[in-house]
Amino acid sequence: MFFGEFEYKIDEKGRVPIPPRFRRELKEGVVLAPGIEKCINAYPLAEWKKLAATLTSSSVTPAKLRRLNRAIFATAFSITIDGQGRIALPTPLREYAEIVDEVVVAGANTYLELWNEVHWESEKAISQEQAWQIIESLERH
Amino acid sequence: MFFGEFEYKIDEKGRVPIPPRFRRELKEGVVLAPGIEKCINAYPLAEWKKLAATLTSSSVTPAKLRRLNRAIFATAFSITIDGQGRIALPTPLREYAEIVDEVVVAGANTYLELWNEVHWESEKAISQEQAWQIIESLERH
DNA sequence: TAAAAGGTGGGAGATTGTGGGAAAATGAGG
DNA sequence: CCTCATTTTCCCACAATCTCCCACCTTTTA
Repeated sequence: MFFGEFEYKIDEKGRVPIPPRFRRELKEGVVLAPGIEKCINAYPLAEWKKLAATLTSSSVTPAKLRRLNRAIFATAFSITIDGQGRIALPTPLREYAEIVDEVVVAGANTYLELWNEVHWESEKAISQEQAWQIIESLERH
Repeated sequence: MFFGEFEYKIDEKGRVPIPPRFRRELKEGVVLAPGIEKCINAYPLAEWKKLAATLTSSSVTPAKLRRLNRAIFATAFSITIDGQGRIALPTPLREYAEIVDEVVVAGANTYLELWNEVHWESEKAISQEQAWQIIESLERH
């Protein structure tokens, strides 16, 4: 389970530290994929495989399935963490999430999210606002 | 499993590097065939054989099967990767996919796709949009 | 206050992208 | 059937990049 938020610098080689408490869970491999909101999702390998299997088995037309496959596999990168507990961000994903020299690593239950620090702040504000609204509406029942 | 997207130059002899992590999977041979969306599909030999077997064993009329065979096998090329990990693109396929001097090699689970870099960008945008719609509709349950 | 742990940087060797040359194969024309 | 020109294939080379490892310094913890 992934919790909390952590801020790191990216070094000139494009490496991002993984918070130490998460390293064991990601030892077997990490899959990086673009998130719907301009960020990078980092899944433990096993978790990602489950996700991919669920998606590709959904009943859609062959043309849609090809596109789905493309979106899922072509945009994802399978990598490992180095001896220092860091991962190297592939250039396409780094550009997509607009991560330059600082990054926020945020836990999201079953996976991690990597954010440009500015985008993170605004997204967090929005998320929190909405979350409280959702909680309130739930409590009303 | 084929993952990620990689951009390469094509040299004047029409050779394309295969991303190093995929070379072992393609050591036994590669079959190139035109993709439905203006790209080239690159299958590991074994994968291709499975695909071909599936097609020819499907229950279609002999006339249709002949056409199918013609379409599939006449347009496909069986090649190998050279000592430097490159493949030479046959001219007809190269023209079909409009690949000139840059190429995007994209993973698609069981095979690779080779794209003109401009076409790839637009196709990727379409694919991702569609994928996210599907993902959101699945999450709604 | 000492020791351990974690963030950050950098060096060296290995790997890879890219170009080019020579040998082999192919095809055309005589 | 032979010869020559063109294309293809195989191999070598080099520069740039990447990966692995070591090291230092700051922060946290006992």
